[in-house]
Amino acid sequence: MRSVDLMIRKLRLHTALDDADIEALYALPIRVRELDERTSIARQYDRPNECCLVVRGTISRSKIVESGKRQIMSFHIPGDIPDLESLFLQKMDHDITTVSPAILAFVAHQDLKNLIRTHPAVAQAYWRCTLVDAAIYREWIVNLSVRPAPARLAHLMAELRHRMEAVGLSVDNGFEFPISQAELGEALGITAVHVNRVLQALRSEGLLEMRNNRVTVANLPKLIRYAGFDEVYLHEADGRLQ
Amino acid sequence: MRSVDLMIRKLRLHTALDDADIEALYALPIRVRELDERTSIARQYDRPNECCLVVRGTISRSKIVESGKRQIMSFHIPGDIPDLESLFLQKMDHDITTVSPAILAFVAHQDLKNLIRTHPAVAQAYWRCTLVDAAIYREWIVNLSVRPAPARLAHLMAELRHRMEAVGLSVDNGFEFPISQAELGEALGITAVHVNRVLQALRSEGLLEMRNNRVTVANLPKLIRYAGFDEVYLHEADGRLQ
DNA sequence: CGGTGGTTTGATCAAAATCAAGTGAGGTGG
DNA sequence: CCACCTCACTTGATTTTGATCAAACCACCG
Repeated sequence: MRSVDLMIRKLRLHTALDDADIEALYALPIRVRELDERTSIARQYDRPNECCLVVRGTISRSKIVESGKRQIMSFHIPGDIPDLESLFLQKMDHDITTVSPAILAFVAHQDLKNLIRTHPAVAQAYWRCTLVDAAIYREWIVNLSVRPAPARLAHLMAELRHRMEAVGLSVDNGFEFPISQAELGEALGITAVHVNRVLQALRSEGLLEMRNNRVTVANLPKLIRYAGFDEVYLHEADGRLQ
Repeated sequence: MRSVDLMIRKLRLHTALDDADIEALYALPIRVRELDERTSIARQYDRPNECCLVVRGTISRSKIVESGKRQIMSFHIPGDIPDLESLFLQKMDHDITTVSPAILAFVAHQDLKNLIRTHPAVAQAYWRCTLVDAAIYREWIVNLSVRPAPARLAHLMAELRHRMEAVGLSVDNGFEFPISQAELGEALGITAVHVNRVLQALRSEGLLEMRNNRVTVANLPKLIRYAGFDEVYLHEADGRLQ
């Protein structure tokens, strides 16, 4: 499997790409790198000149505020381009960091800009990706603000399972998610101690388990109901119909 | 002043547009409508076939969850296109509603699609707008999650003042913001009662006042410090340099 | 002049934070 | 091979922030 295959699969879920588009995507000059866990990919105030496609591993997007607290704003999984926005926003307004060891394919901004100038369908597909990312942020806002901690965690897991499934990385409603409870807390806006208690509660309610860097959803319909998860905001395949 | 002037002014802050682009923007067929306060513009699950440009008033983007609570995810002011994402995401995943009485200019999706196909610079400018919106969502996530209620409110006001200023709608660090304390609570993830107490605290600390649908920032540098506000995420003018 | 919606104040309650002190597993060096 | 270190996880006790409940208060409006 080539590095860009997962991305193409994801793009084709919603946007029609012809052979020339696909060829151009395969022809992109990429530089593949392996990174350790907790390694910075881009830092706030950087001015990157390349984007990275996640081939393997989990990536987080986070910001550190005045009090020293860190907030994780999104997770990115294989097939995602976490820093696609840097193509048009010069200066990073947050950090992008590996959560687990990861394999990334870097593409120069200039090559991407050439690609989207000559292949409007690809441009539209990428634009749409950034719009879905934005929809995920909106749901993240809702999740942090209106749901109590257990439903909040449940919702995050329901979303991740769904996105993993879409790129074929979930089997039997389980998926790899190598993250510490402290980091989960930074994503959910709760302390590591509270994450621990919430995880126990969800496990004892038969919703999900987290062990050995793996999430296992015990009862998916129940989890979805408990979390108030509605997949509409992921906009899977709703672009096909245009 | 024409309806689209504020939008063009905003686009030109960051993207170079030539005369043909500007002409094409002015040539867009628009339908201007006035709406009362608290009127729905688009609802979750709708499939809109037009976008709206805010000419006057304040617009909110919100979602209602299973518990019945409503979360406001963004505010939009004149010059913004709050539902630009509907151009590529078929189905609305949230509601768009007027906060105050508003004047809106509606543009058909088809006309916008023609425009961006023939004018790539405009396409890029709009794409960039959606990326800045996403950056604002990210900061909103941080704000809701890591800051205590008073700093949270202060941060929202610091951001709004900044955005109002950019379109010339702020004088002497004050601006029109016709919103109830209950709605402010829905934006900040706190109750209306708590909003009231926090507003009193900020006023007595000499940071800002809210009266008669108007926010007056008493001490801007102090407010910015108190809120931990860093304008980098608004990406004003950082696209000019490309 | 009474109704209504928004604001204000006070009293009590609950979710999650904080503080503190464990346990347990993996990794390193003597 | 074992002692020790470190880091993640776990558990319990206490505190805090903001929620909830309840009752005025006030201004505008029909």
